[in-house]
Amino acid sequence: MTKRFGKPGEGDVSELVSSLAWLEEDLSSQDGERGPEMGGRYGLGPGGRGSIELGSEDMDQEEEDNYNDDDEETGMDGENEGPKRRGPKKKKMARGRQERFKARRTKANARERSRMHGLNDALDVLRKVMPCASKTQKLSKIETLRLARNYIWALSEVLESGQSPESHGFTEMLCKGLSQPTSNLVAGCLQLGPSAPKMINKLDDKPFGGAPGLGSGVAGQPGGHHPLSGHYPSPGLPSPPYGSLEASHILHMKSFEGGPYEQHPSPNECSSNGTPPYDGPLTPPLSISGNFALKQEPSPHEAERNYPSHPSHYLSSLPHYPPSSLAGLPGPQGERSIHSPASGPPTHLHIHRPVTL
DNA sequence: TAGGCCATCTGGTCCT
DNA sequence: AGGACCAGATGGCCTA
Repeated sequence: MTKRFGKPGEGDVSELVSSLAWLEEDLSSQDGERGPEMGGRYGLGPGGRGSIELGSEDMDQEEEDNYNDDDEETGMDGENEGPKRRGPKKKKMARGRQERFKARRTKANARERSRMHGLNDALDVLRKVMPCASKTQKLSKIETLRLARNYIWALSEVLESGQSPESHGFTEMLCKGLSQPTSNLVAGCLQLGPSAPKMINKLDDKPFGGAPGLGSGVAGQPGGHHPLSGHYPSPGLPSPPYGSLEASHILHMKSFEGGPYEQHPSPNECSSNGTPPYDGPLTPPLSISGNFALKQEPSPHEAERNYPSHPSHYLSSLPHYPPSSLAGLPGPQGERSIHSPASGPPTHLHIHRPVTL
């Protein structure tokens, strides 16, 4: 049995109340023992870590005053034995204070949950604007961040040097430092020719950020499969866990070829492969002011608004700056070699002109 | 079954 | 005092 909060962060107070009610009910039904489903969630946390151990809500009120007594010294308490606690003895907590602490802790937990949900929502938004947004299999957090970093880097290259988003260099930049499955995903989203696998393998030379290398599996990609069929893996590939792909994002990048920041139709129309149109939460307007940044973090509910789903959409309204005006962007660690994708993405990307996309 | 990823709890620290 | 942020710990779920 797995218990989860329905939608934490939605109704803070009511959630808190229901959570507490659930906790009480569950604890009483388990006779003070942590059920296996408690696990780390809503559980009482690792016992004996903190200096104040109040997580034990199953503690009898009558025992509160004896809390922290003998069994602490021996470290043995029957079935609840744990590592012997070191350090100074904890101070007893008055009952009132303990209850206040408990309430505060519960509130803090709810806030923390909410905060993490906000963070995850932001990551979801980020996933949606990645060139390989997949409806069936979402990128992990770390891969999302890596891909986002690479994407920003690659887009800056497009803006700066007019490099085609279909070029190998663009793909290299996107795949730099990504895990094997994510690289496969990216490669599948991009229209790679038969030579692409080799090219990707070369990226294994200098993976940055401690990410796993890119090499081994991709090389098995047979040339016959067109990645834009919308489904990976192709026969012979190590099977990435990704299913149907949404290649529309990268297709939109083609609008660069038809002219600078050419207006294109809705991103959802670009799946020429029968892939269902992207219907996820849409993205709020982006603003470039020193970096790429979301103007405003949408609340979970705001995610339902009708934002265009891809940055390239905003590029259509971007004032046209000749690529040369972006020359001199700093490289990685402040001195990026702009035309050397293998050197890795910049750690600091400065776009000095404030541009509203 | 191991490993990756994730959600949650928790206590510490900093800030208002 | 209380909130935000952070990192460590823990256990569940899933996949190879």
